[in-house]
Amino acid sequence: MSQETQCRDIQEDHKRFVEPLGDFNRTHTCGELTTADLKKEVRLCGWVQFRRDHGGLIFVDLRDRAGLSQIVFIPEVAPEAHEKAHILRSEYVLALEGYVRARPEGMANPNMVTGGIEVVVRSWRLLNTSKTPPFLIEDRLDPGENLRLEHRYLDLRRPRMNSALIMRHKITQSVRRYLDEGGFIEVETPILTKSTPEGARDFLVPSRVNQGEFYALPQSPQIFKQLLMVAGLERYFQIARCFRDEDLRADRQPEFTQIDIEMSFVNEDMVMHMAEGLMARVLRDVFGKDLVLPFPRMTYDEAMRSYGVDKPDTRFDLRLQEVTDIVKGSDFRLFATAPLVKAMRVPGGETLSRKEIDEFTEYVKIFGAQGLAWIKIRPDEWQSPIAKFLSETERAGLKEALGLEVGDIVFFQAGAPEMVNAALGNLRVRLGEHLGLIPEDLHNFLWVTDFPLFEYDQEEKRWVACHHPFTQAQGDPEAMVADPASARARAYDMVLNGTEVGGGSIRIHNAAMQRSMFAALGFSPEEAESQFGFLMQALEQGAPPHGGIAFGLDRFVMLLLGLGSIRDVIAFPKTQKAGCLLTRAPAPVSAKQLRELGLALREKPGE
RNA sequence: GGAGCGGUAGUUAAGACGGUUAUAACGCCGGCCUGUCACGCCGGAGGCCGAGGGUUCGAGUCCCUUCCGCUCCGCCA
Repeated sequence: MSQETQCRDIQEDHKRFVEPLGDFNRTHTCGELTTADLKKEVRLCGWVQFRRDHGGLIFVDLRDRAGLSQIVFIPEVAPEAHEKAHILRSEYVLALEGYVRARPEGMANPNMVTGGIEVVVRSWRLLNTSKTPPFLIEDRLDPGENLRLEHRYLDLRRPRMNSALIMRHKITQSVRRYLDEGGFIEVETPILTKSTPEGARDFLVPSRVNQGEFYALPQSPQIFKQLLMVAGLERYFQIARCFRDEDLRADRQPEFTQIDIEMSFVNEDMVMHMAEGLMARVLRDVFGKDLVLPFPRMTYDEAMRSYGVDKPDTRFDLRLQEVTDIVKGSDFRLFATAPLVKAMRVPGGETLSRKEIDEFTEYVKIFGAQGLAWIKIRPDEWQSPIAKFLSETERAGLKEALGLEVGDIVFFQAGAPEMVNAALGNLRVRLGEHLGLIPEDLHNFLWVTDFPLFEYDQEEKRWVACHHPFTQAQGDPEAMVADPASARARAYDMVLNGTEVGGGSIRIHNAAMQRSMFAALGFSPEEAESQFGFLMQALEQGAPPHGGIAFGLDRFVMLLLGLGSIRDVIAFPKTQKAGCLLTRAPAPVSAKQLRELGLALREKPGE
């Protein structure tokens, strides 16, 4: 007889004990009982976490959302209840009546919140049986993620996952309270909307009524929230689902949630002030922490110069420094010819082993680096594969510029600026983690400002908007067209511990300016009109100056809970191949459905 | 589109050098047990080693193909 058969027989057999809930009304949660509740008559509901059947006494840890309570079946107290309790198995659901008493001398469990008490069962009823779960409902074990996602309802039953969703709820409610009190109006915008040419790939939904035409799911409510400003709402927010059909990452899902905010009659400082207040409110409401306001600000240029990335982790103090000029005459050809050479001094890094350095070298290759040059500053010598190429002048120059001291290691990267910054900037974070330089439990908020307005798209051979095409340029709009490379945007990102958690901008509220923006992006007037005519018409109807910001809620919650994957704060996430292992979405549809939509598949799946 | 890691009992893992009957822990089933708390003790069941093909006297182990999960690059205004 197979195990499965055995289990099924047992649980099938136990089903005859199942009773209806009836008018049973629970009085307490399993997590809340303490010695303050002694002698109380209580009614509890929950799931069997552990069963310890001594033949005589039977102990069960009963679990509900709030926690665990030990319940005990005692033959002398309730013979019937005790006799029946032998059938209890993991994850059976039950309801019980009993009384709270202190555990006998020396039997308290200091590891449990409710460890001082136990509930003596007078009577109980089995509400449902459970097949043996595919994995134990426990925090300290971690089954494979595919298994967890296939049985997500069981995975979420684990206290850690359960509480992540509860924390997410608390954060969301705190956000809602803050914004409501600040006069923001929550408005829902369409999920079925129009595809836009800029930005990420759209999810498309075919229209049955208008065959051959498609809705797009929104990448963000951007245009609608601007239209709400034109509509005179003045202050809007939405906890908005957004969709982007791009490849996934640990912190990226095809559908995700933004805290989307827009305000009229504001400048950058006003939006940032509001956003800082929001963060402070959430941290205080949910974590009892006070933030120092305002947050520090850093320009994009400074971030790229000193940290190599546009979302610097300033919890630790390693910095990149350009040394191009110092080594431009070097015998080391790579240094002499590279358009950019940057160095990162790591105090005390001289102790890094060859093996560790090799691992870092492999790491930077991910970002296109050919290798990783390094110098260990020893008392007697500079130990380095490239030491022999460095002249006395170059050594002196590096020593002075970088402030080198004995015990340091310096890493170098030379080549195209994007590669140099990406390689060293990411290596910087890796080193920070590796060397334990990052303080824990710190909420290090930072604004990054003065982003470029455009960046050049090599593939499309045109300028594209860094933020989005509705962002105002700083200063003279004419200059934006004349010199796109140096135009700056009225845009700002909020960074938390080296991760972008939000970004926004002051928008264009002038139709002519919006037209010239589209022109700068290479749209013909006709294209601009057909794609965004409705927006420009709206801007011509008394659009107020406005701006806003949007926060990635999932990522934000993940960071605040100290988790490494966005999937752990989303109830039913997708896998890296954008599938749902629970429902098996996406899935083929019937020929009839396709016919109704006027669609035909170019190839049959699987052929 | 690309790089890397992984898939062995219900679960988590060991086995990787090609060579007896594929290990362990937990879980599961049966028995015993009145103070356990990840209870304990005794006994037992449980495997197409992700799938397909190949090399070989012989494949969990080597080769090819493929599926699935994860991390990353590209991508993500």
